Amino acid sequence: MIEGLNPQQQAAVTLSSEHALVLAGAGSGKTRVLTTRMAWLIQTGQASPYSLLAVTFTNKAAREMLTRLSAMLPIHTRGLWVGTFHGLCNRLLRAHHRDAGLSQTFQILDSADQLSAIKRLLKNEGIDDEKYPPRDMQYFINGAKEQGERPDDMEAWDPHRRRQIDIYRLYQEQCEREGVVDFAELLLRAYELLVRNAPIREHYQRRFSHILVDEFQDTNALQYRWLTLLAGAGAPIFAVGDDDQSIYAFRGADVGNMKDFERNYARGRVIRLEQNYRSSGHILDCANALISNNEDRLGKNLWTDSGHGEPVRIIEQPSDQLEAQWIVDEIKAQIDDGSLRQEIAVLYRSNAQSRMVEHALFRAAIPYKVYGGLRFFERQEIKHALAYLRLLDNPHDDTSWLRVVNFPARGIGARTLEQLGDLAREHGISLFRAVPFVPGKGGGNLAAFVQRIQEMRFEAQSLSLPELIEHVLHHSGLLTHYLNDKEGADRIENLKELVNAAAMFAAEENMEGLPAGVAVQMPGVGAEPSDTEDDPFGLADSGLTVAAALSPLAAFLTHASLEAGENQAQAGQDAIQLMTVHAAKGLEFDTVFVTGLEEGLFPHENSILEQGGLEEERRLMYVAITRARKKLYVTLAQSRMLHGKTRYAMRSRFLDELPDAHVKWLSPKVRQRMPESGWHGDAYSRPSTNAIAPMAPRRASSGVTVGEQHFRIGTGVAHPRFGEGTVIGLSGSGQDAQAQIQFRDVGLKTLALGVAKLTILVA
DNA sequence: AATTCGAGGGTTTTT
DNA sequence: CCCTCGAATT
Repeated sequence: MIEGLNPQQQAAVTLSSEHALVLAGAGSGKTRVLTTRMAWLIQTGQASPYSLLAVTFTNKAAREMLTRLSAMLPIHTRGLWVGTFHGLCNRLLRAHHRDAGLSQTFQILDSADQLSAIKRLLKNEGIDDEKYPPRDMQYFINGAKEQGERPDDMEAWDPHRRRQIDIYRLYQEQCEREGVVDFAELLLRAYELLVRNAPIREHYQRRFSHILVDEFQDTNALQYRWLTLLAGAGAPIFAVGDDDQSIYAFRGADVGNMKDFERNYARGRVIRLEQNYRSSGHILDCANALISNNEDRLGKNLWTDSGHGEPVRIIEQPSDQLEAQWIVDEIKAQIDDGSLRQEIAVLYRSNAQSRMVEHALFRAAIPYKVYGGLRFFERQEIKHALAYLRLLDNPHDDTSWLRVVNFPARGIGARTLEQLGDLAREHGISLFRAVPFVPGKGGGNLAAFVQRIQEMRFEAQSLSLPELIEHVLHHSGLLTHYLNDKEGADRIENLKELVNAAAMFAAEENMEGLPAGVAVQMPGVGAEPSDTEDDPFGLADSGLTVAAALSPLAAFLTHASLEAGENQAQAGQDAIQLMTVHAAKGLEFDTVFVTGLEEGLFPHENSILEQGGLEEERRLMYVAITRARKKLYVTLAQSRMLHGKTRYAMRSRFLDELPDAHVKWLSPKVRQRMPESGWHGDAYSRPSTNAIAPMAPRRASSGVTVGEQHFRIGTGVAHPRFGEGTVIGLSGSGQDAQAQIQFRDVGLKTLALGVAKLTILVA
């Protein structure tokens, strides 16, 4: 008997060693179950700590798991195989870099690095970036890799796709040449390594006795294959997830993995965690009712024994500005009642919505924190510093080279670099190696830069990691550059913070005092028993060899790429929390405001046309609702400033899916949401409808005549492609007139009346 | 080499 | 409307 667990949690923790799926609803204690199971497996002697493989998506979740585990068991967490997909794959690839066909010090490209690598490639190859936009190519390449596809596996059904595949191939060749690996590549390479190399595959299949996966609904095709491959015939997979919280389809996550896993692996061994320990009854009932509108579910109903609590409050305001103001007034009142600021969150569908709320909070002098900005390791000055450090590790990293070769400016212009690039391509070598071939003054400046790098490389050998970074900041000229920049003060602070971060990192890795540029020999290979902290690969008696540990510098660079760090810690701790609904997943607050519940915004208009898009939006709303512990407010605005113009939208269909018994409208709620009859057109009914803002353009009441047709707000129309809809906004006149039309099936569209082929249904 | 101007694009995002 | 990126300008 494990203390404090309910029967379902208990059952999940103590499941037999077979594949199983745990459907863990929001707030049902999923992380607790996962970590308790790990502890249980260890304590009952079914597994050694080092034979467990636990996978998460974020570093934060991995840390959380380790923290809880070490609180339950007196073990060191150092050599445990607990981490993110990317982190664990990185570990495999470093250990077996030779077998994976990589240099030991391969660098990891983050998304921004990858994008600039693609841009550079397109430029070098003279490819039209209008026809093949770098962003699209990045999406194409990552999408392919996440499906486990190499260029040769891909079918070219048309010339455009053929070219895309070519670009993918060229990109891959460039990465190989430069010794860099992007995020998707980490996974694919590790997967291919295991597929192709039987001794290594069998070794790890033998080694891992249990595999545990968190947030299973977020896995993509490749991650799923990776897991089942590693599990082999012996290791059971304990998959925990919630199909109702699957909100990352747009980046490759496939909920289908859950169904497939249930059918082919778990085979009915499914445990549902439905008791919710977070939210009060009315909130849960709203969440349940909403999500029950989705067809495609494994099925689950949350309940609580902690009482109904307060009803969900809904309020409609005339404009986004007033919406924000109302929220801030309510926040003020709650703070006066003793609520903590960090226990209040304002959630929105898209980042653009934060501005209005920020504005109102600022005016009210209430501290707030916006999540989702630039992260520490993504800042320009940090990226520059890291680029210098990477060059010390691998001077053939052209991405890093180009980033800093003329930053700070040292007289190396575009012309020289073009020349250098041509030479490098001609000889098939890196930019670094091509330097001696460049004639003239440009060649001189380049040579000086190379010498500077070489000097720093040499000096690195006798310095500790933080010392080295400090040294590089000085000798690269970065520090001087930002000192001379009148806007550079913050950047200098961040660079100092980088030195701190390195010191902390070195301390945690027990590397202080060691020279940063020299590899540390990993003890244990060949002598120790296989399940120890010193030999996390368990290779001692396997006959396999593992590469020596990375130098502290290389390890730090890896850390920097794999963990971009906190979102800026602005304001104090005690601040109102502002974030997108996506960013709020996994978090909880006493009070939550979910904003902008309007058709076209939430659900977002782009999602309506996508396959399964509406259901994903609904899951998003479900996530939003289930973030609240005690108080939940849902707000909407009749008009909203978007892309420079005011838009008018109808209230979100999701509001009509919340049961009356559990909500309380603080503003009048109108019966019908969808205009079934001509009530829209009646000017006198406007103040009482939810659909039309009182400040709709004046000309709207008189309407617009285009050709034979007269349009006014409320006019029912039909479009050959979009189907039936209602005019909810008008602007311009004559042939230039535009109408905003709310279509029944495809959402809000703005159409030019002179162009669109509309039929008037209801005048 | 630094600054300024204009075009384009704006859903969600971790590693 | 507001931000980013690249090109044109001085």
